[in-house]
Amino acid sequence: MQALTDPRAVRSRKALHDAMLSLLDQKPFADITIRELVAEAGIGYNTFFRHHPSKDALLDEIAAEQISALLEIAVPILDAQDLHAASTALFSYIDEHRIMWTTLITGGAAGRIREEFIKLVRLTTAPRITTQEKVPIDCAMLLIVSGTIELIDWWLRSETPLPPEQVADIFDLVVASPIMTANGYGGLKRGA
Amino acid sequence: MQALTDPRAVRSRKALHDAMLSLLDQKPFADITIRELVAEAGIGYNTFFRHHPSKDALLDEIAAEQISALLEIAVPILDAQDLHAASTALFSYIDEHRIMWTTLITGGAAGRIREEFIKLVRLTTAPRITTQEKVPIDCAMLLIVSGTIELIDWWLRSETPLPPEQVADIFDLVVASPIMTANGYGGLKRGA
DNA sequence: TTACTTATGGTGCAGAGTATTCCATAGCGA
DNA sequence: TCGCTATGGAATACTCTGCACCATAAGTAA
Repeated sequence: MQALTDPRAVRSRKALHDAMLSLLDQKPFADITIRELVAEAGIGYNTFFRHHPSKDALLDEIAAEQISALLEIAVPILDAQDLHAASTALFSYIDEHRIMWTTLITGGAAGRIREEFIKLVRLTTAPRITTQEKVPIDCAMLLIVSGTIELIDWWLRSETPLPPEQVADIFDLVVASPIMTANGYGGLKRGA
Repeated sequence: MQALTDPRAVRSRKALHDAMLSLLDQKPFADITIRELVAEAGIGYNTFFRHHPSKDALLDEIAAEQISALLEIAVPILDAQDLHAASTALFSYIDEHRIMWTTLITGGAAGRIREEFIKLVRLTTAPRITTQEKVPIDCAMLLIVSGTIELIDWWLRSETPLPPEQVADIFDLVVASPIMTANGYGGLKRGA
């Protein structure tokens, strides 16, 4: 791999990220070709492969970046034992970057997002979870992640979107709380 | 399209279905080519296109078939207002056809399954739903379907799978009941 | 059985896309 | 300034899709 500090490399990588997000806004991921990407980014065809082994790898990188930013917002608040504040912060953050998340999720990248989400959740939150009751921990994690993405997807697609607080309410009510209380996290403060 | 009663056509279509399931057992859907399909099915390359416009269309057909069979089991029981019996029947049915569902869902076809699932759920159950409370009906449907598939996926992947009744318990507890009770379906008999 | 209909198999072909190579060039850092 | 390296451009080999044409064999109705 090349030096990630070289301004030329940084420029190329950023151009590719922007181009991918721009094209995702126009067509689904599967229909985007590498030639289109490099044309949109204004870089050479070969240069793409010098940075990413495949089209999927580029998307994975973008997805991981964004999910990481999302979790950096939500996890610390969740650690403070306030589920409702954490979920409200999460949906507010997405609302602030609505266009980016819409193109990313509805553009056919939901599957990748989900994979990266699970990977990061497993790294950041799994170690601090010890109890285990009715629902196996792996299962619980998968259900929460997929429920979260599904809810975000629906929210971003809806014509007259609910305010973030209200989506956070739904999230707490039917996604997070059922799983967390089933596994003995009933002590969390929950939103009304 | 050709006559669906002609024994030759029936034979070709069945061969393609079997070939797809067989190949899904060996590699993810994205890596399967039409040439591999026709080779596995023992039919000519052109014959594929005489039956299906694309590789995806074939998978959609298979997915719709299987989901339809699944719903024919679960929906009547759900109509009888017994959620736990319905979900137990659903997971038992999948358990009886474990190999097929494993190859279908873990073979990278989960997305298609999900789409067909939503389509069929919308057709079969949506018309009979009238009430609407905390969670919008579209949102509730998406959450239940994706939760169901996610749970099935986890269950099929797990090394020491729980018995169907136990998965049905988890399903009732953290997927179905939270959404149904939130929307005023509290009157349903629920499993202990 | 005979004759008609139709699904099939084989081949070839055009087009698109991927992934790699080679080489000259321009940008970057010391 | 000078060496290093990312880049652009072209050429190439390869795979896959989707459709053409045509002879053949399977199926159907008389």
